[in-house]
Amino acid sequence: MFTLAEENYLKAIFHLENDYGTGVSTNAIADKMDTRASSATDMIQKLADKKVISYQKYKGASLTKKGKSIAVNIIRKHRLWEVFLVEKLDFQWDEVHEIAEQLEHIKSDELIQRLDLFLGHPDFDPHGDPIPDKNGYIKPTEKKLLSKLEKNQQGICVGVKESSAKFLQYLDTRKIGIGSSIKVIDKEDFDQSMTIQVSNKQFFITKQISENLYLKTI
Amino acid sequence: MFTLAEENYLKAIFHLENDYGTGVSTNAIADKMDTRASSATDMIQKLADKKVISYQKYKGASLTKKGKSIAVNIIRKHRLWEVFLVEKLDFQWDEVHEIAEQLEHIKSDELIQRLDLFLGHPDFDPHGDPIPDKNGYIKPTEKKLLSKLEKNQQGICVGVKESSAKFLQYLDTRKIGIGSSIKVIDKEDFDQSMTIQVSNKQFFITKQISENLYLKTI
DNA sequence: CTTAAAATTTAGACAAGCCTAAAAAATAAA
DNA sequence: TTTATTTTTTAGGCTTGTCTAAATTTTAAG
Repeated sequence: MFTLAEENYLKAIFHLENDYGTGVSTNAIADKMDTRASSATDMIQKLADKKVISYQKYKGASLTKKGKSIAVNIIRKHRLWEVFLVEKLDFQWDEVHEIAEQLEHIKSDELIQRLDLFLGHPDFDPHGDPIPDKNGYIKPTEKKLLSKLEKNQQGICVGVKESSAKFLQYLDTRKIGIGSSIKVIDKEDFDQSMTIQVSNKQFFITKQISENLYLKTI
Repeated sequence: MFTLAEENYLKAIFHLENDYGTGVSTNAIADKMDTRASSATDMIQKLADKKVISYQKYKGASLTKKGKSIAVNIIRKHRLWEVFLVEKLDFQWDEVHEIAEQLEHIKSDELIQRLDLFLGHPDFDPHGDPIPDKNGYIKPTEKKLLSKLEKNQQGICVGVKESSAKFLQYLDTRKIGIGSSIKVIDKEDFDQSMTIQVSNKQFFITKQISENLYLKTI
């Protein structure tokens, strides 16, 4: 069985490997976990002892098959709970992250199986992230950062990369959400800023925004 | 803020005071928490420092107003989650305790408020225990242990005192549940065993059973 | 009312998970 | 390739919540 701290480290390492490729540095982990490098080293060694990561001193860490499966299961739980909070309890999409961070650690396979059924086996969470199935399989989805689109291209918003409450609230004020149709009206070469159109309104957005919105191009 | 362990001790002390009157012994707490008396003493001193129990060495502990309010809130959460598990996820009443033990520690007032609304502000949990309202008020209910009834008296089952899976499953095999009508057909003076009738079937039950079933007499 | 038994507390230790400060290794720069 | 910088690890400590063993207090028995 894994402790709360262990589970959170595994999840962090999973996300880091996903975002930046296999083999994660101690500093990157410490950063993500908002702790010190020495603490991260301690935990890395413990997780290596438990065979859920492979690790060589000074060489970074990667999840083993077992570690990955644990991490994906936590992510599955997190995302299912987020769906529950939004669909059933009427939370807004920017309010659910912290609560799901707690709920994801509830230990009961039966609970998650029933929750999944209750929610109708959803494929995506409220932020557009795919929900792994009970075997840990994550359906690959083709999605593109808005920042990669060129002038006159368009797509449907299918996800957000960053999911802080602040960013999500920014999107709310622009009426951008999962399912919104977005067209690039203009793109500035110099700073990558864009003018986009969302349901017949046009906005100016910075690179920081366009790099955090996923679209399915059409 | 209170740790998991602190919350569990507060809950234990609440239940002990409820069952056996105010002022709980160290041993009783240790017993309930399945730990050693020395560990209980440590925690008791910590809780006293935090002003959630009043305590004098060798004299036992009682919840303060603040401590009671924290304990009742945890119990409220526990019981609401049990309703959710049974009503929404179709768990059986003997399967929900352990899961609710985890869920009761999720920290979010908003969550509980919305869960309560989602469930339709239930008054009782699946074992017939009353759900405290958000101010901690517990509606007093008149209920009697089956063991207190005499021959020919009858009532409706409104709760169970013990709620172990084993006991609940025993009740299931006898088709006894919340709402069942139960009549005392015969009562043995010597060992307090009874013959009871539940929807035109008669059973023989021991004192141990009748002391754990609450009825509302009619 | 004095002694025996039971209950409770204290003392000292340990694991988990964190910290700071210092040492060691790896990487980058000169 | 030698030095400087950055990264990572080690050493030693702290807190929480537990334990055992010993000391103390309370309660019960004679």
